[in-house]
Amino acid sequence: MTVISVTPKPPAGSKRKLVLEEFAPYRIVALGHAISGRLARAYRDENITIPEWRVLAVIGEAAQVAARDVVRRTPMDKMTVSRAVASLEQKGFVNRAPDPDDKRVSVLALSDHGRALFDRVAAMALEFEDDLLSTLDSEELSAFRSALSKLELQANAEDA
Amino acid sequence: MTVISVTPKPPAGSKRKLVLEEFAPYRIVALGHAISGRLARAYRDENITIPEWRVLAVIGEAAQVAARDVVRRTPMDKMTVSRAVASLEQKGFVNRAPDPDDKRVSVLALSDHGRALFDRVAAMALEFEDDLLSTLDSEELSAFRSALSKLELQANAEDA
DNA sequence: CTGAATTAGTAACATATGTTACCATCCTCG
DNA sequence: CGAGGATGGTAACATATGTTACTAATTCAG
Repeated sequence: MTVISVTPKPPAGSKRKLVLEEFAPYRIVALGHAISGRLARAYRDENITIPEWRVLAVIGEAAQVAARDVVRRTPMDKMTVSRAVASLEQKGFVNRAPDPDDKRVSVLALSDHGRALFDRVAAMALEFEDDLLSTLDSEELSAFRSALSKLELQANAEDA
Repeated sequence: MTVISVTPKPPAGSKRKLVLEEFAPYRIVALGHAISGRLARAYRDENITIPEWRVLAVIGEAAQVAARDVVRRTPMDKMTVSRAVASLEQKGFVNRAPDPDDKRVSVLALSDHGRALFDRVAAMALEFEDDLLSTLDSEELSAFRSALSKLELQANAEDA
C-alpha cells in the first residue's frame, strides 16, 4: 500500500469526510460556547446576565448611546436588548433620558452604581482574556487576531 | 514618569480600557454566533435544527454511538441531546436499538434516510467551511488552527 | 404640506433551552 | 450477595430567546 503524497489536504471538492473535531466552524462555535460559560460564571456573582453585560459594556465605552446602537454593535436582536435595558434600569445601573431630537429614542447612560459595576466586571473580563490568551506567544496572538478579523468579515459577508 | 519599555501592552493588571471590538473572548463568541446563523440558514431547507445536526454528525462519524457519547463530544447537555435524538427518530433519520450490554442505553444509528441527509448536509457544511477559510492562506490557516487548539484547552481548563 | 415608507421600541405569543428531580439500571466494595 | 452511590435517560417545570405584529415618531418623495 504505497502512499503517494503526504499532503494533509485532499484536492478541494473531493469527498472529504466531515469530522467534527476538525471542522473549523464547529470548533469556533464550541470555543465560543466554552468562553461564554466561563464569563457567565464570572459575572454570576454580580447577578447580571450576558445580554445585560453586553449592554453595560457598550454604554460603558460610549457613554451616551441609544438602544439601537447596542443592537448594531452586538450580536443581539432588538428584543434582547430591550429586555436587558429594562432590567438594567430596574436594577438601577442604567438611566434613560428622552432624546430631545427624536422622541422615539431614549438616551442610555450608566448610573454611578452602573459605572462601578462596569469597572468591576470589566476588570474580571480583562483578567479572563489575559488568562485565555496566555497560551499564545505574541506572534501567535497577532496572527490569531488578524485571522479573526478576516473571518469576521467573511462570516458577515452577504450571501451570493 | 519615565516609560521604560515600548511594548504595546501595558503591564498586566494596569487599567486598560475594555473595548468590545478588541476584546478577544467577545470577538470569538460573536464570530461563533455569525457562523451558527449562516449554518442554520443552510440547514433550514432540510428542516433540521442545529442540535439535531450535531447529533446527526456525531452518529454519522462514528456509526454506532450512545446518547451519552454525543453529550461528551459536543457542547450540549443531556436534555438537549435527548430531545434532538427523539426528534430525529420521529423524523425517521435515526434508529434506536437497545444495547444488549446495558439496558439503560440505546444504540443510535443513522437510517438510510438519515445517511442521505447527513451526506447532503455534510457537503454543504464543508463547502461553507471552504468559503469561510478561503480568506486565509495556508500559513495563516495552520497558525489559526494551532491557536484554536491552544485556546480550546485553555478555555476548558478547570478553574484554579 | 401630506401621506407612504422607515425606524425605535415594546408587547404578546411561540419556541428553545437549561434546571431539577426522578426512575431504572448498573457498579462497587464491604 | 446486597446496600450505597454513580450513570443513562427522560419528564416537568422555569426561564430565555426569537418572531410577529403593533404603536408612535420620523423621514422623504412628490
